[in-house]
Amino acid sequence: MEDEVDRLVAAWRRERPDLDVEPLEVLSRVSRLARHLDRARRIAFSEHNLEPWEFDVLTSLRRAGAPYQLSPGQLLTQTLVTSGTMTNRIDRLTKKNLVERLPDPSDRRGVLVRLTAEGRDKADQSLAGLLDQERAILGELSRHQRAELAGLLRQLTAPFDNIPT
Amino acid sequence: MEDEVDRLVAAWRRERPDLDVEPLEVLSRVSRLARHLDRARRIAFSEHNLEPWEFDVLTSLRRAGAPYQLSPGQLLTQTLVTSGTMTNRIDRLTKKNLVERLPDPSDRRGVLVRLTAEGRDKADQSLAGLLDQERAILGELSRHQRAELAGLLRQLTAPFDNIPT
DNA sequence: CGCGAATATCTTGATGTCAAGACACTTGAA
DNA sequence: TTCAAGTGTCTTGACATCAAGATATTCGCG
Repeated sequence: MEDEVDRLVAAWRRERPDLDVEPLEVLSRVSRLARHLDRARRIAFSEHNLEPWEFDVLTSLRRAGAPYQLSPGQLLTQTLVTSGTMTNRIDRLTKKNLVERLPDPSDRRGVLVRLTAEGRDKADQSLAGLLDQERAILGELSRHQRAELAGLLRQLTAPFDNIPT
Repeated sequence: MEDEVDRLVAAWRRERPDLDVEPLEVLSRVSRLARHLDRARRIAFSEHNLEPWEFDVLTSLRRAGAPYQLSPGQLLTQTLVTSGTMTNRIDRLTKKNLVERLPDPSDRRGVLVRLTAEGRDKADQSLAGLLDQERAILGELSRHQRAELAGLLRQLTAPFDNIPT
């Protein structure tokens, strides 16, 4: 089946036959799919009164395992936002009693962000919901195709994740 | 090579061995890669005094071919933003003399957005730069792998693009 | 030990985005 | 022909994000 990127690439080949637009076949699809996923997640989470950015922070902490705490800096590398954004997110989650700030005992510049019991529940509940939604989206693909896709994407993400800016 | 999603999936398997988190292998990589691409594009475009959102709108119009005009509604489906956002974008691009608004002669509710000569130049220049950057990012992959990846991604995007919400 | 560079977090100000709804025009069915 | 429903665009208000820089603390070299 054709998608919007097929139309986009065809249009460029007509308008700019001098350019090689093949890279768009991959990377425009990645960007567009991410936006579709964002929308779908926003709608799904809104039923549980949760914003996607809240999910990202809460589940990062949940994954860390007991006692469910990370520094703001560690949260930055997991969520790919700037430090100002993370400060703001922690402020808002603190107001909602989903996380709390603790001084880092080993570095007085630092802070630790810890999940509250309520925050942990919210993380656990919403993860199951997200996985259901994602399984539906991936339904088209066979197990083998999903593995293939994951492997190819890993090759693209690994440089970003390992040679940090 | 390992990436951040490998670590994320391993953490979930440790913390929530009862859940099947395999969907994350694909879709978390898509979301994270899109964020990395956004950052890289923002940096690359800033050298030409161009924001990613400006690029998206200008190139959508450029692709349409002479006379380089589309309705705001058509631009919505190409850029995946809401109508309020598009109104705001068109306002700002108009102020910069990159596009202009014309009344739609066949529907008095409607408007056509047309690229100015300056806007067209900007679109053409920035596209070449983006393609160079994307080629570098894809450099790791063989031609065959890129085609494989594009095909798998198309299967995921096609439902979103063809069964619109 | 002492000091300059590095690190961790927060603050500030500008800006872009979204959701919801208002408004104007068009369409189609009776 | 008429009007109710549909469509296309814009307005509004709240809010999340970013870049740049401030502040406090730690680290490492001499």
